[in-house]
Amino acid sequence: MVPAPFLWGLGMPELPEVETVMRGMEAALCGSRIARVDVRRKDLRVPFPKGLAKSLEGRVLAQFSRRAKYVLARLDDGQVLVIHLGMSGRVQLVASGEDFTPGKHDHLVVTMADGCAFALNDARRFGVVLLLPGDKVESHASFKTLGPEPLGNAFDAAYLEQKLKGRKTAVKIAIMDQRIVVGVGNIYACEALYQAGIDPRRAAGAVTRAELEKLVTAIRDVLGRAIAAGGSTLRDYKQADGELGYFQHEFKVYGREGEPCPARGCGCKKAGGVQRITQGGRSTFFCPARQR
DNA sequence: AGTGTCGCCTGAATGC
DNA sequence: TGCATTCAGGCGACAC
Repeated sequence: MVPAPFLWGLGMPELPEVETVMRGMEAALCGSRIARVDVRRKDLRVPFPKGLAKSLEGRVLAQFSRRAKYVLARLDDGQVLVIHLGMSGRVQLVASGEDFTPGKHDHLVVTMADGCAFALNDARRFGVVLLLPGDKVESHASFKTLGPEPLGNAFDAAYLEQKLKGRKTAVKIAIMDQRIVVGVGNIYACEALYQAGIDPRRAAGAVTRAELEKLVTAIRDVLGRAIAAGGSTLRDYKQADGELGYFQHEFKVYGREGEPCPARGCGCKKAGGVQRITQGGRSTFFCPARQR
């Protein structure tokens, strides 16, 4: 039994955080029957599905999975509850018998027949909730354009080389493009490019095959280590308050403007440390000495 | 088709 | 102290 209240996703929900949330929900909720659904406002970024509560009540949460940054919960009637956490979304678990009073941003509260519950909390309401027939998920507008999973076999340097060929857009913008590869948000794009030693401003099509090999390895490594950090916290859920996002302590460049990068004796130290620039309206952090 | 910009949203941090 | 401004960013819409 997971103690309550237990809050997942205190960092910005990128792929590792979404994977951790999904695993946590799976562990606590899979196989449970939904007894009651409280839809506490009409929309997040888009309206909640019509008749959401009626469609969910009485159904069993049969199977959990993740696609890109979406949590997918398959119901026993074949429908799929889709949850996207946007920028500020969290999932709070409430154990059976535990008191829970929904707060200001608890927009959806789902209570199980056994008395446990989960709440979707999203202050900025950039999140999305969908309810789709199981055979319509892949063809839905939010899914049909998605590229391969970064941790899957379809994502490799040969694939990336083909997708980036001739592209003038900055390589950092390109790897954040969900049509090219999913799940790489601003933080992990910065970290992966640092690890691969690639300047985020480079034209995507001008990055060499050898560099793309490094980049693919770096993306997989950074995401994998972040998932492991969340997972280890999850396994040790009795500790502290369940706060995730410990991986933030391993950020090498993200949020570290002006600090020297962690590489010993790096030339960036004398040159003002990690630089912050804006690309596509988002902050990019990089080491001007190690990323070329 | 590729590329760039904007708006959604509100809490936290900063500025005056 | 308090009010105003800026910043954070995933994603879709839109313009060129």
